[in-house]
Amino acid sequence: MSVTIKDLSNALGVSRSTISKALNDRPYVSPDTKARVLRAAHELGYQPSAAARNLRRQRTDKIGLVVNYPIYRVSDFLAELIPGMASASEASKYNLILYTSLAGKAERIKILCRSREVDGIIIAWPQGLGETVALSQLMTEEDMPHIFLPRRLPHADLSYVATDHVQGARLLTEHLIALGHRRIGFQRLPEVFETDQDRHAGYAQALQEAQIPYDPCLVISADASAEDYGERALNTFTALPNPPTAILFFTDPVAIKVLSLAKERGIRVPQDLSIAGYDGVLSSGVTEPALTTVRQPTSRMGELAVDSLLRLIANGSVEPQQHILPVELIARGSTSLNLRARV
Amino acid sequence: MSVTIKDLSNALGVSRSTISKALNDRPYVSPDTKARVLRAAHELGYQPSAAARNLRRQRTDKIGLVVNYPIYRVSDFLAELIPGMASASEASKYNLILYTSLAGKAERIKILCRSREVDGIIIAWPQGLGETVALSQLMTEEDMPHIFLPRRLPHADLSYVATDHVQGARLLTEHLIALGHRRIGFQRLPEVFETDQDRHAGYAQALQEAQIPYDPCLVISADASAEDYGERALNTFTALPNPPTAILFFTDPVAIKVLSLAKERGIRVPQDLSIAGYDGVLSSGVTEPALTTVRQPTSRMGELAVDSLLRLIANGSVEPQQHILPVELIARGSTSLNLRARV
DNA sequence: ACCCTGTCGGAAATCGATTTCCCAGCCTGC
DNA sequence: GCAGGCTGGGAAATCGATTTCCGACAGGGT
Repeated sequence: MSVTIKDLSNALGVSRSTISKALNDRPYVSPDTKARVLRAAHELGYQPSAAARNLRRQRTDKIGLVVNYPIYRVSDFLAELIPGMASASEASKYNLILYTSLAGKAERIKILCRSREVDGIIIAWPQGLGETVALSQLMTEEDMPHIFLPRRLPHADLSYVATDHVQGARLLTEHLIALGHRRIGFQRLPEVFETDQDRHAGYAQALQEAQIPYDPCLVISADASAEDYGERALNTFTALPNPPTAILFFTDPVAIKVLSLAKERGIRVPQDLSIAGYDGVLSSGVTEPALTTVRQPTSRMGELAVDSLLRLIANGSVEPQQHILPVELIARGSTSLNLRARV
Repeated sequence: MSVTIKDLSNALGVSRSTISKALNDRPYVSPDTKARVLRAAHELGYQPSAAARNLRRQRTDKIGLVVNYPIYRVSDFLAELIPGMASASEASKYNLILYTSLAGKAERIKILCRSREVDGIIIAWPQGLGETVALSQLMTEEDMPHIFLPRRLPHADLSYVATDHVQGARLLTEHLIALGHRRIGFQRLPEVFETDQDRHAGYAQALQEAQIPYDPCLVISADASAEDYGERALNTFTALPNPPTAILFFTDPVAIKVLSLAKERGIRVPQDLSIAGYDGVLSSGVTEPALTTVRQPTSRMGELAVDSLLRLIANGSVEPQQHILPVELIARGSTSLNLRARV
């Protein structure tokens, strides 16, 4: 059995309350007594029991991360997010508890809230807006501070941290326009969420500012049920009488598949067709040619989510935390000057 | 304030002990009373406080994962390991707490042990054997079950889960020998650990079985201080009077750099030179040509680590848990028949 | 009729800290 | 010299569960 505050008390002939005051920097302890307590604590290797302290303080200094694994960005997303969150929370004396089997299970979330084993929750999983609102309400009823990731939410009461998808799509489109492209294919996201609308808005804005007409034929929806997003988009676009000279795919893995598909079919990238992705996954840097993409500050997003959550925990009922982070264009070899325009 | 066992007690007119028995499936509660308690608990939304329960039970049903981020395999390793561990632990009613700032800090580990906020610890960070043993001893003194990752440890008392690096290097070497290569360059690991010796042993074994003489000129050490492992190895090997026709690099990122380096220098891969890596990172699949490599069952390793740790927790003093997992060869385009042997 | 055993449920102890409450002594100001 | 405030420290309550201990009662065997 490890050494408790009672052992310290016996060893020193000092009451438990005095010891607690000394160790927690509270007033009404003489410097002398305090020094004696601290020294004895160190010598006996005393460390307060987390459970006892949690029970009395009614908080745990832990925050929960509820995640699941979406189809894309799995590894890169988690691998960047978690270290970012962990370091930010540890810097504030908090720790991160992982929950990977709670996705979609409101009942389990409720239990988590009621057991009070965390002081706040960060929820990172893509879902419908309705569910999100219901979930938020549930947690609010249980007095559990919470933050959503990684999407913007169209609701003034919800707290979230997201990246700027309008800007992302806009940067890519402007980049291509600057390279002389005027027919730019755009693959929409398969999910029904703000992200898709934001990206589409960014694409449309860039076109409008360059006074390029918006052609619905150049915008294709990805069907969530299918696996071959990339191939279908490529087929559809190349079959057009006036096909695009550049295509924006909604995520790097899809763009990378199309890259190899294009090679098989003798379509040269970027000479015949410029291709860009989204997300900036590691693989995008080693393809031949390397992929132009947009990189989201995932690690920073994790840190910010933690900071925001801690603010909610500290202040109880401040206004919702809503943050949108800028993204970064990574221009690489898969996009180039539109040579076919010269013909 | 949330509903406690006392509220339940008042509402039902039943003592707290009876309620506890009913909820925890203990004997000496009539079926009738038990049913009443369960129903009331559900109706009032009662959920036991984790802190109170932890304090009384002297355990937390949480396990700690202490990690840091080594130079290579960062994202892929963590991204696979953590989900594997989380799902395995949650399946056993345990949760994972992350500690990312404890690496190398024995004092902090001691504090973690003494605070008893976890029931066991998985330590995943590369370090010297001396430190490892010291750390293990420290945790043993604190009665804290623990498992090391991801390396084999030459010590009968230590518990660890690792992958088979002898087999990995052997599979790669045999693969190249089967393709007709007889001069195979081997890049050793920069670290001073069993891994390097295991890999080297696997390489040597494969050569010996094929009755190919071991040539020290074909084995190069990677200096931990330098960044350009790949380039230096390539330079050294190509400068040999009788250069290798294939090279094994110790990790994919290095091999991938060499792939592009070779392209710059007009060395054709695999026609002029076969190249292989190690680790099976995602990027290795999208290079041109795709990289031959060895894939480690990282996710499985995480699950096994959790299972082993839970066994240590349950049994107190069973014998050490030592597991070595098989690896898988992924033969791809960067290795091919040795054409130069025919000359 | 009596003892013995086994079931049910309540009272109280316990886990290990923090926090509140109170008392004794000392200093200060009038 | 005395009321009032401040300081240092101890006793006890508290946080919310689990567990131990004990008493009441019912049923069965002699």
